Amino acid sequence: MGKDGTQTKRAILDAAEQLVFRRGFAASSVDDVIAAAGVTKGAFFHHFRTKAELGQALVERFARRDRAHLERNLARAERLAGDPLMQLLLLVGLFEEDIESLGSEIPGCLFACYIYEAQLFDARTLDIVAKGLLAWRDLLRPKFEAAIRNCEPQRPVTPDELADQLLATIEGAMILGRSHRDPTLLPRQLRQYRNYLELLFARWMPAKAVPNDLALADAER
Amino acid sequence: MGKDGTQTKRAILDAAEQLVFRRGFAASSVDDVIAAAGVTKGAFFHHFRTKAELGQALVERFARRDRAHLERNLARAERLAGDPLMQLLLLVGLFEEDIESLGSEIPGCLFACYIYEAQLFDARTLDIVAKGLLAWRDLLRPKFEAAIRNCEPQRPVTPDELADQLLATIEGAMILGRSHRDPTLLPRQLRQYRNYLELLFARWMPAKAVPNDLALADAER
DNA sequence: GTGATGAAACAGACTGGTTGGTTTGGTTTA
DNA sequence: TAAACCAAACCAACCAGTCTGTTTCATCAC
Repeated sequence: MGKDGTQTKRAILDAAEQLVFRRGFAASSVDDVIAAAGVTKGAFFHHFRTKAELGQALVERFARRDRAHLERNLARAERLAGDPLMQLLLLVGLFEEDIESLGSEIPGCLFACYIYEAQLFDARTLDIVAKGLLAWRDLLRPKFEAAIRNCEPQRPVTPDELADQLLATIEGAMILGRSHRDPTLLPRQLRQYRNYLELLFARWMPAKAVPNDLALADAER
Repeated sequence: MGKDGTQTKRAILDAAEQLVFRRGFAASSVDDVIAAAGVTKGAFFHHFRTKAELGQALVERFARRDRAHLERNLARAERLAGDPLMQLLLLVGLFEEDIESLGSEIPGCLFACYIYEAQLFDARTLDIVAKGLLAWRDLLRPKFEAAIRNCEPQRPVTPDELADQLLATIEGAMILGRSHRDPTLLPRQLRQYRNYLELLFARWMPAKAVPNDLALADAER
């Protein structure tokens, strides 16, 4: 066991996150959390003054990881391609890979969980959620701006709309995938989003220059 | 007041639905529900044997209304246009109108609420949720099949994928719209979906035949 | 028309268990 | 010594659900 309590704290956060994904925050009692984490009540309230504080710490950690994941894949895409549009298409492809590598597990989003129980949380916690969702706009905006600048899209669109659409696709497809217990639903919806980007920016290059099938494996080198 | 209990029952269901939209099912106690509905505990447990029974009745009613709403707009679209693809584009446009007419209110989806608290509900209730979400596939499948048959799409797609995409767009955009308190986000995402359908089936007719802007007002006549 | 009857529609006090959270008092480890 | 725990008793508030009535109203004999 960790001497400095970070392991205990992480065990509590991990257990709580899993519980919240499955039954929501309200129905995940402190007793449930400590039982799942294998710690005592004393330990819990040593690390978190209230359950609300756990809720905030939970979504803060999730927001940090979510942003890091997006930044990491964006950096990868930037290394693999020079053109902003190519980078975006690649980014979505990398997401598809990530999700497919999870096997039959369907990822969840703590932001969405909190939105559906919004009244339980204070303004500070909900602000973390909102900022976490807006981070996608902020990080993708320059790319979409460049793509729109480089090639007039077939339909009038804004960068924020396209960024929101990626996030909305993920959120919506996670809900459907969970209900139908179909792990392929989310990556297939991401594929639809990629299709849209390709068709929207179709005039970007002459015919063959945008390959129908993005050769991710090749680009990897 | 109605002598038969239908009014009371509806008041309970209405109040419960609003509460569940705002704070989820677990956090909506029976006491909260009866307070919001303005009825007593006796009345509540006269109409519902348990809270779980309320949960089931709630989602049953929602599924019935959701399906009816989809069927109604689909019938409208069928009356206004003959071609299946046109009908689909029109359907999405009608949804946009519906949502814009709500003003600053952002609609919620009980299906999504339940998915995010899935462990609280029994298999029968979750089955109603799953069937309610699958109804979109069932009702839209013939249209997408016809559209794909009539015009080879620019990318390989299945009817179910396109039906799921509409639903996922709505679900995801409702989450984002709620977080950012932006009632325009959902209709604008529906617009993106419509863009995708238009570009995907672009070869449907020569150039000018698919108007960039669907003249809904004209079609209304 | 009147009054008895029975069933559904409530009203609201009550109960036993659970909730988030506290407290106390100790043990382990850098 | 101080921080990181553990164990368990304890609390007031709240929870779903029960219980014992009371009101309302259609039905039907008279």
